[in-house]
Amino acid sequence: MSDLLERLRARGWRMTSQRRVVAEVLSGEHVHLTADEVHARAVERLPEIARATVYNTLGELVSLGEVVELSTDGRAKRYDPNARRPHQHLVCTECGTIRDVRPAGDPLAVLPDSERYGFTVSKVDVTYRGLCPSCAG
Amino acid sequence: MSDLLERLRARGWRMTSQRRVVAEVLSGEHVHLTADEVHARAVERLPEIARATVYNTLGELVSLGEVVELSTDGRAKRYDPNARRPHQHLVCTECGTIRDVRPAGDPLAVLPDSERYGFTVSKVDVTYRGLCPSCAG
DNA sequence: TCTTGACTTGGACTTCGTCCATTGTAGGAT
DNA sequence: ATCCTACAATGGACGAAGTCCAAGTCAAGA
Repeated sequence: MSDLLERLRARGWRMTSQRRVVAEVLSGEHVHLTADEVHARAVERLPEIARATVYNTLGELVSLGEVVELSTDGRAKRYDPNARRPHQHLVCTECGTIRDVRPAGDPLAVLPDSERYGFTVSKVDVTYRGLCPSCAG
Repeated sequence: MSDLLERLRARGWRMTSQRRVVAEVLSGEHVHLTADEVHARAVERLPEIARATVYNTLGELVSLGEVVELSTDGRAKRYDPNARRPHQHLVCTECGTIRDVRPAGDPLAVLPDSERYGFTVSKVDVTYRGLCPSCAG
């Protein structure tokens, strides 16, 4: 994803080999790696990269809106580079596989005012759960 | 919630003072306690109750479908005794306050078949996020 | 009341993540 | 091309949340 690197550079990011490797590992569709998985893959390209650096970089990418953080299972958070287009997630309750899915309509619109308790609602996270084809057998 | 205790007894649960206290602590509307909060409140009534027992009991209540487990923030899981009627959650991004809200229509229905990737979709978790009246100022 | 298997205990352990003092370096300035 | 320095990386200690397990306890049926 060199356009990601371009955008980061344009935002004044200091480009280090560590950040480059993390950004490269986190690319593609339907990618939902944990921080430790990102670290493991980063180490293959840059053996001395520290776990803390991976956590820092992921946190920055999330703050910049370039990566979405998910906690679908109460275990380790996962990082989704497909942050440019809004989407939701479909999770297999058996094996944990995650697919990105596109919402039909604006999911925010379906919450009636009477159910908003005076909140200013700004986003909605939707996670569908079920069995993937392999696990459904 | 004595009807909860009734149902549990009917399912063959051995009724212990620990389980009774956990079930009692977890009662009411808009209750979303962490395991440690449940433990803290349980200790007030039963000083010697162990943390592991609270975790065990919460896990059983979840398996029995009597309590819903939420991980809205990637921090500690929260336990919601309002499991009898399907509902969603509205979370304040500032202070963490959680309200139960009722869906308008069946949220499962809005996922098009073309976006199901062959999954057998059985449930959907929806979390609205925004600022509560106090935090919005 | 006795018995027994289910339940509880508490502390060690695991996982996931954060913190921080030290060391290194990207990239602008000279 | 080299120097500076503020920003970034390192790694190891620390912390929060949760699990595991061997030993002790007790609810409830016989």
